[in-house]
Amino acid sequence: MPYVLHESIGYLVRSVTRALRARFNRNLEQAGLDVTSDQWAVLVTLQYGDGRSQSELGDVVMQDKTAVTRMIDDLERRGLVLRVPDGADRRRRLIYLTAPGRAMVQRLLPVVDATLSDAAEGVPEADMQVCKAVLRRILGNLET
Amino acid sequence: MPYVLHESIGYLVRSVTRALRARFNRNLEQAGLDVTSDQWAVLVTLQYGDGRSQSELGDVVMQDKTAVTRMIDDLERRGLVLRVPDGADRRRRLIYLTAPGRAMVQRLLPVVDATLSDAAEGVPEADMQVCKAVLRRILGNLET
DNA sequence: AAAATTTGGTTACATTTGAAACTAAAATGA
DNA sequence: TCATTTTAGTTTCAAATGTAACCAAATTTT
Repeated sequence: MPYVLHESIGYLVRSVTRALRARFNRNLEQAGLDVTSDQWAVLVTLQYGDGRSQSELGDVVMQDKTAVTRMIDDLERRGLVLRVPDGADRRRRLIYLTAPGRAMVQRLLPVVDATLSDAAEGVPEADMQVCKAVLRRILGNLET
Repeated sequence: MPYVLHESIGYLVRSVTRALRARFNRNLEQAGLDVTSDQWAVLVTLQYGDGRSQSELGDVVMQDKTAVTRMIDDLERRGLVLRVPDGADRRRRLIYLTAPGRAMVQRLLPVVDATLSDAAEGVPEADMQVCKAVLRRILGNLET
């Protein structure tokens, strides 16, 4: 069968990624929250476990170290996170959420929820699970 | 239930998009083909139907008009496509594949196939169909 | 039919991004 | 223990990207 661009899984995941980010940004803006979707990922990760180093954060949110440095610079300037030198390893700087940072996460969560439920509307839960399983499998296949 | 970043559909599609592109670029490089994945999308679209305007191409490959201009500049410089002024509407420039352009598409197709089958290895066809249907639905939900 | 608006495409400029160089500290190893 | 290599993070510089201004041609409005 012939290759058709817009039916390929590559095209689909790319389109969904864009559309989802666009909608998320729109929702963030409407809520008056000035945070990028990458920064969001950092904040929510921190909420789950404070005191990680920048490189650990980079692994979780799939950003290289320069990008992490810049995001943390920005978040720190705005008082949402704190860089604390690691006593044990003086190269490392551990990142903590501040109280305003935690408050920000709380305000972000409903926006995320809204975005995801917009996206998933009318999709049976079982189908969504299959979809996620397939995507995880693809990810596993590709990582080497 | 708590929100877990790396289990969300947003995180998954984003990861897959990256991983897929990385693998595709690697495969292209190994095959000695100097084309970006965006250019690939343009070329394959043209093969399906020559003589489209740049803005039509942009719609299909999800790029804005400046990006299209730049890609076509590059592809034209390398002799893979041709810009032909539209007689009927003198603002428009219709893009055609050259013979080398067509040959390039033929060399690209196996690389695309290989990448996609790497990715889909071990995924039952039925599951893949469900996954694609879910992604299309999400896309529909988000476009407004 | 002239004026105003829209559309297709390009160019110029600013911002973002990424790669490589760099610093400081830790780990390895002779 | 001193030299070498690796790791964490930052900075710098070049390339890619997006935004806005722009031109020319077409379309719409009055």
